[in-house]
Amino acid sequence: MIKNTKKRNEILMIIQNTNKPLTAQEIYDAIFPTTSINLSTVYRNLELLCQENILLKEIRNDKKSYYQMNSYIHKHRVICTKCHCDIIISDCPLKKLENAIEKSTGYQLTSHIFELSGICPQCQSKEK
Amino acid sequence: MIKNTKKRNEILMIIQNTNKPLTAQEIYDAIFPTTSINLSTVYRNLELLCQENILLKEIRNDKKSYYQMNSYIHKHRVICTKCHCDIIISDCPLKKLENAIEKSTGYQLTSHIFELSGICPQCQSKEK
DNA sequence: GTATATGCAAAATGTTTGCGTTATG
DNA sequence: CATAACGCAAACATTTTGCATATAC
Repeated sequence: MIKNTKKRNEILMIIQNTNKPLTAQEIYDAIFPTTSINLSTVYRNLELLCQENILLKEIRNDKKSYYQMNSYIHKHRVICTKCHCDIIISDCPLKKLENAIEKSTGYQLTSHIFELSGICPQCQSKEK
Repeated sequence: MIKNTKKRNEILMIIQNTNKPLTAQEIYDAIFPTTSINLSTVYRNLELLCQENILLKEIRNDKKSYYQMNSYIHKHRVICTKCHCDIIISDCPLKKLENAIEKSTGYQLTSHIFELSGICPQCQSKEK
């Protein structure tokens, strides 16, 4: 049974009020000045909230896990393989696909990870 | 300038002849009995081949990096959040999406990561 | 002959865990 | 008062790095 604790609420609050996925460390740093908290606590809560499908976790190439709300509206990124800049695709374009995949696999989908890599316009022009 | 070495070729060969993404350790284990090689060498080559867009790297929830050929034909997985079983979606359904995203972002897309989570049919029936 | 690749051992990093204590329902 | 959450320190696992040597072009 999941209990209602101040620190858990703080973690959720930070994530809800930030419009991009955050790492455990970033969440810790945001909370710590106000409320004393331990990194392990952050990790344990993030893990739990993912299991409950409240949060969505993606592991990026920097080997860090990024957490965001698992809401209907969420974002994906396109990352440049040259300069590592990124831009956000604001509407997740996968809803239709997911319906088809649910039918073909029988899985009841709860979340997904989708991330694109490519070469950004600036790096494309530099190449010429 | 990238040189043509026996060990690099071995690594590529293993990946090409395996129809699922592999970890550095798995590649090492596949090569070692035949050819002496060091894990660092495997990692360094995998990194290089990803930069060249020859390989595609995805980091999964077990915190390991999995490598596969970055070919037109590649696969994605649906993973069960309860029992962790998975199934493969054999055709990548994102081609049309990518064209649209290239137009809207200006990025020249080279690869992507796409992974779905949900509840598998077996676990769905257990829940009732 | 010079730049790249390799092996080895050690370090780095993000994350997890054991355990004693504290707080919640 | 039983179960869940927390803090702390130590452990873990994968990946990276420094440096000396070997290999490719």
